[in-house]
Amino acid sequence: MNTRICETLPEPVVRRLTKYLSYTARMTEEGVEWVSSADIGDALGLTGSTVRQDLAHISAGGVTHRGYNVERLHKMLRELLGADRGWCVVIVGAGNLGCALAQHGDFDRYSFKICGIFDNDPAVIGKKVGDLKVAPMSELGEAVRVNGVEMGILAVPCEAAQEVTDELVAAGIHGILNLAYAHVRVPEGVALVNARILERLQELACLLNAAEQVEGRA
Amino acid sequence: MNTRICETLPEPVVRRLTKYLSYTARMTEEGVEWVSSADIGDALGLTGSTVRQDLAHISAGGVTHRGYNVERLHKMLRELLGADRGWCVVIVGAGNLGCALAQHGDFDRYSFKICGIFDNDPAVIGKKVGDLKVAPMSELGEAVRVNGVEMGILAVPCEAAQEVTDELVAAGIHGILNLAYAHVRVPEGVALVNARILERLQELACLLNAAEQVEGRA
DNA sequence: TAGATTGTTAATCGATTAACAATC
DNA sequence: TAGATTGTTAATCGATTAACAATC
Repeated sequence: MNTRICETLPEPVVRRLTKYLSYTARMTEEGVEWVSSADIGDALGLTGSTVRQDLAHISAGGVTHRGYNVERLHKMLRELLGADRGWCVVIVGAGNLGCALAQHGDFDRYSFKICGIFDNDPAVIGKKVGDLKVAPMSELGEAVRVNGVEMGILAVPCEAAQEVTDELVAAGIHGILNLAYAHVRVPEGVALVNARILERLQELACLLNAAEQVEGRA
Repeated sequence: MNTRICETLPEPVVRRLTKYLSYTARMTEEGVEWVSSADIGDALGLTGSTVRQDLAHISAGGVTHRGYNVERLHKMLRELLGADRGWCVVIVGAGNLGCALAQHGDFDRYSFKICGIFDNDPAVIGKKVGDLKVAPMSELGEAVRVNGVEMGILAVPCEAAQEVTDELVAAGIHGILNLAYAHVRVPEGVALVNARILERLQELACLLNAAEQVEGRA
């Protein structure tokens, strides 16, 4: 029923829901019981109106005069965003970034379990990364099948991005998080989300370029 | 003149410009001389119309019947997105992620020079990270002043995110790339761009939840 | 109760797409 | 030349914001 909703949720809404999740996590820790749409908006730089519409999308069940129950809202968001069901994830690319993510505690905390890291460079195969050992790409398919892996994180150089994507798809993965500095294509039925740090840094550079120009004129 | 433009560029346009930059980089390598808006759109999953409007924003100077000159376009995008001027960047947080980014070759290639990595944990201060050594937070201000640092990358646990942001601002930084799993506030005049991997992974989880539901019904 | 806050509808705003004259 | 491709204008689409009746 929840997921029925997610299916038709516009992307901007999904993005904000992830922010509501971390907000409600913090409020839960702080022991806050109720928050209003205005509280959430203030904390995250949104209007209360936007927050209410987003939460109406998922039938969050706000209460007139009190707002939203933090615990209940947090639970709904966890369910919707898969933070409570234990996802099995593989990382492809055992470079600096891939290895760092494999050891990053936050994933585990939000129920994304890194259950394998792969590379095709003989120099790194067999290397220990936290509790894992870098495995050769040839073992990807079996690992996915045996562990029921649904997601793959792509952390390879851009030249290899499309090829490795195809291998992930062939291995039976359902969704890919692309960290590589390249646009990759996936077939119908495979989900793709991009998260490229360099691109965001370039965005920042563009903003600063602009800001400097304004100063220059002032 | 270029930057005059950037100042008023809508965010979705800036995001796509970063994609055009990596596309033109690849085409340059491949020795392609001209590309049409349709070529670019096909490669990146956009309509030619969107591409033409974006490029008109920056007066890319397309040529009727031939399209855009790859070399010229690439140069314009490099300028606009700051890939040709040598930015000095500091990283705050010498955990797995911060250290991985400090050693990530792609930044250097696109002229973001990591010129310092900071942390306040005595256990990591002094640790070698590539060519750098982890410095204590107390040295941040001086490093920013001496090196003319404009950007900071925030790679700390979410509890520390706001505090460290304030320290970066106090140190005189102009723009922040936030990798921490928390919403941070910056004062007027400081640019902020978010790049949170965990959030994107949650987005992917939401998509997969939805896809499974569809399958379940089919 | 009165005041506060929701959910929802309508209005606004902005982004994307379509269409096409200009033109090399 | 004819066909291809731009830049730009107009049309569509979607997302955000404002407004307000319902209500605890």
